[in-house]
Amino acid sequence: MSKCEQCIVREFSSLKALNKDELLKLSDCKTSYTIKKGDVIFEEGENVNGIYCVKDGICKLTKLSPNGKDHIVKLVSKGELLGQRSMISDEPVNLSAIALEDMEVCFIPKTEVMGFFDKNNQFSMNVMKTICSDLKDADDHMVSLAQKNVKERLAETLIYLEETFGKNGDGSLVIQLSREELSGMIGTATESCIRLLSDFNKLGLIELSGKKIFLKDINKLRKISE
Amino acid sequence: MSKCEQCIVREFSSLKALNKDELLKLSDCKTSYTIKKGDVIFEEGENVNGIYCVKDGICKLTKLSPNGKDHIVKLVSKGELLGQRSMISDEPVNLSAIALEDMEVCFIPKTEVMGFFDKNNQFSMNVMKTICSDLKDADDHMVSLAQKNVKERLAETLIYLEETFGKNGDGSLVIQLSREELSGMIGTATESCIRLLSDFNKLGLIELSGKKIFLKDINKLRKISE
DNA sequence: TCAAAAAAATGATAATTATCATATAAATGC
DNA sequence: GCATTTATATGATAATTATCATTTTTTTGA
Repeated sequence: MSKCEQCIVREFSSLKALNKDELLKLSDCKTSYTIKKGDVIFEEGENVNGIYCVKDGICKLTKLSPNGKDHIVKLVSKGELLGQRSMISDEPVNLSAIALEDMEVCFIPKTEVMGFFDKNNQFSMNVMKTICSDLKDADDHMVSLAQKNVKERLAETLIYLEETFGKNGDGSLVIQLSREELSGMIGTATESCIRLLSDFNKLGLIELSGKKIFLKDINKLRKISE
Repeated sequence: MSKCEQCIVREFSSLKALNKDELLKLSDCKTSYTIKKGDVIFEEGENVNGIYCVKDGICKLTKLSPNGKDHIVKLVSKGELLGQRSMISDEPVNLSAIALEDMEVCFIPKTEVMGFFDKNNQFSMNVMKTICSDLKDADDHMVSLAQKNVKERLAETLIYLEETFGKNGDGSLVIQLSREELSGMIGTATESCIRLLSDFNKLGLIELSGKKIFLKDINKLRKISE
């Protein structure tokens, strides 16, 4: 079993507040999983009874809409925790988590986390701040969805993907979403999304090459997004 | 100065976890305000340095979109707290709070709240649960905005308003929003909203009488909203 | 009480977006 | 390697929604 004390990603999450003793306890009770691309970590409505720490890889948090489409609410990558809200609210999870790439995650049982919560003020403050930040993002996102049109939202999302997850050596977006997933993120029909990508391509704002997307004129994209 | 110990709305918020001593301290440091309909309690970007407890009345939390329209992110009524997220994140507020009716609110300085936070675990847990609930609502709302059309969102919002804020003796919605505000809640042009209300009226789903809205066939509205 | 201003309602039209059909390209499994 | 499935792309068209103009109703304040 690997030791949490030596795990680097811990430094990027609320867990950074834990001391040596707490980390030893954590190592004892955690379970490590390897998740394959496309695999479901947990599903909307499930009782998760703990949190997941993402050690490597990226996953999407989705919610099924009555129209049958999956909406991507958030993307979560290395260093982040999954299932915090549900654990604190003591409710089934509200969103499904599905791996976009092969992942490594550690599961920490609820009892353990709640123990840290009671005894380590800095830890609970960290969790709280994370959730507050999620809430702010959600509110902002809500306004975008409500007030911007599809073209603006697509431009905004492309910039978000580059700024948050970065570029490969060749300049293409690190995160590769299918057109359907991208549509499920901006809230539009897949064909509309594809059409707009083509338009952006023709206008020289982006370049498409297979699954790869290159942002060529981020300033113009930014203008469009506002 | 009125005493927090005797304030009933306290029982509906996270403040219900406070003990006698803490309530006495609270009474000493709080400031009561009367807010008139339309008045701004705080504005997006401001440093608020504390939280507001809503003693009476309802306000809207809005965010200005780049297109110049105000989007209503949430409605807040008696018993709820304002500005918690901003206080915990130690950031300016993300949303503006504007009274929809005459209100009474109490301001509690940040130093005081943070003190309760450190010493009263139940209080901080309550705050955390509230924020988690807000996050869940925001995620759900996001999916609605992204995946539902305007008609569905209007039906959903009308039901939400009746279920959350109730009906008057005559059966009309307690909460009275202008058409512009309603549009700013569902994310649409004011004219579109008005047109759909007219349609619903003609179909017998609702009844319009001046500013009053009566939901006549909530089952059909529910079907439309899905 | 009444004129002026603001809000609500409606019509005409344009722009945006979704849907369905079909074609092409890429990925997958044998 | 090749057939089959899946994803991407594009066209045609319909439905939804926004915009601008105008009318009617309601509210406001002198």
